Amino acid sequence: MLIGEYIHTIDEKNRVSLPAKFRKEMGKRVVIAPAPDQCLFIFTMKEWTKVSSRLTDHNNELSFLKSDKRSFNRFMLGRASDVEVDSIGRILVPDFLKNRIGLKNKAVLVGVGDRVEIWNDKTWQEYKEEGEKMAESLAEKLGSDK
Amino acid sequence: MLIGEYIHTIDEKNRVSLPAKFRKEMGKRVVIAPAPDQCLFIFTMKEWTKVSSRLTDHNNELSFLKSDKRSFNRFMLGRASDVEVDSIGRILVPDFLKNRIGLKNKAVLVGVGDRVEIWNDKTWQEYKEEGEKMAESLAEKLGSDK
DNA sequence: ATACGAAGTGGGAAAAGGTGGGAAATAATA
DNA sequence: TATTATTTCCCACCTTTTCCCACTTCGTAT
Repeated sequence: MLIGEYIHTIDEKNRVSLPAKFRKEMGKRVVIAPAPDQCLFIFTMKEWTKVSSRLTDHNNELSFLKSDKRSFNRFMLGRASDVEVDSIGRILVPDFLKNRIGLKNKAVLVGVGDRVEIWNDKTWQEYKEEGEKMAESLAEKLGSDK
Repeated sequence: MLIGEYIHTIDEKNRVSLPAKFRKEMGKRVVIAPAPDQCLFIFTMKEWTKVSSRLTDHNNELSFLKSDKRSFNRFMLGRASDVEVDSIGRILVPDFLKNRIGLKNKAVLVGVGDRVEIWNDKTWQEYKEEGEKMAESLAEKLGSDK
């Protein structure tokens, strides 16, 4: 399971190290995709298979019939990119994805169970502080919803 | 069952000894996670499995499509950390968790049944004193309304 | 009182992780 | 085709982490 947060540098060649703890689980290839909120998702190939198949034909519906589904899939699938993990555990973040979340210099990699998220360090910091306030009420919720 | 309170030092390498009495029950690996009330939770793997399975995708739904689920998982999983217990019973508290509760020098480890909590010693002291006062009135309350 | 063992603390050496940069290979442009 | 730019691969450095050993303290038993 992918958990924890790590701050790594993204160099001028767009390389970022995956945290060593994540490497075994992530394997040799991953998919990096735009995400809701100001971040990117990194999926393992296995997870990506699951995700993409559910986005395309969930419940045997033809996904292109629903307009919001169409646009979401364009957003998510259309701009996803499968990248190879190099010999020492780094990946290349494509420019258009990097720009989307304003990545430069420091990136935060966050393990969220079955995916990893990449954040701009500043944005993550702000997001966290904001969320800290919410945390208590969220915890209440976890306690109650059985 | 994990009970009792112990004051241990957290050294400049972020190491804290688990109380000897807890070690057998806690095993070789544990998960540290942020918690409400200015403390951290240490879960046994068994307990963590229970917690995390609630959070990740079960019912064939993509967990990241719901915004509150995203934020909750970021906080619960993104800031958790699975750590190995070293050969003499110590664990490493990641910086980002240590900072969150202002840990330095002395940490209090509190057994709370199926998990252990880590507190900053000062905070714990205050919390206890406050709780002492509240306990009486709480008892009153619980006794009367019914 | 002394000896012994268990528990907690600290520090040094070895290993691993992360970063940066240069050379080779590939692609792009004129 | 020649030249330049870009990407990929590999190596080397430095910092951080991990592993191991030793010291100290405290409680217990002889």
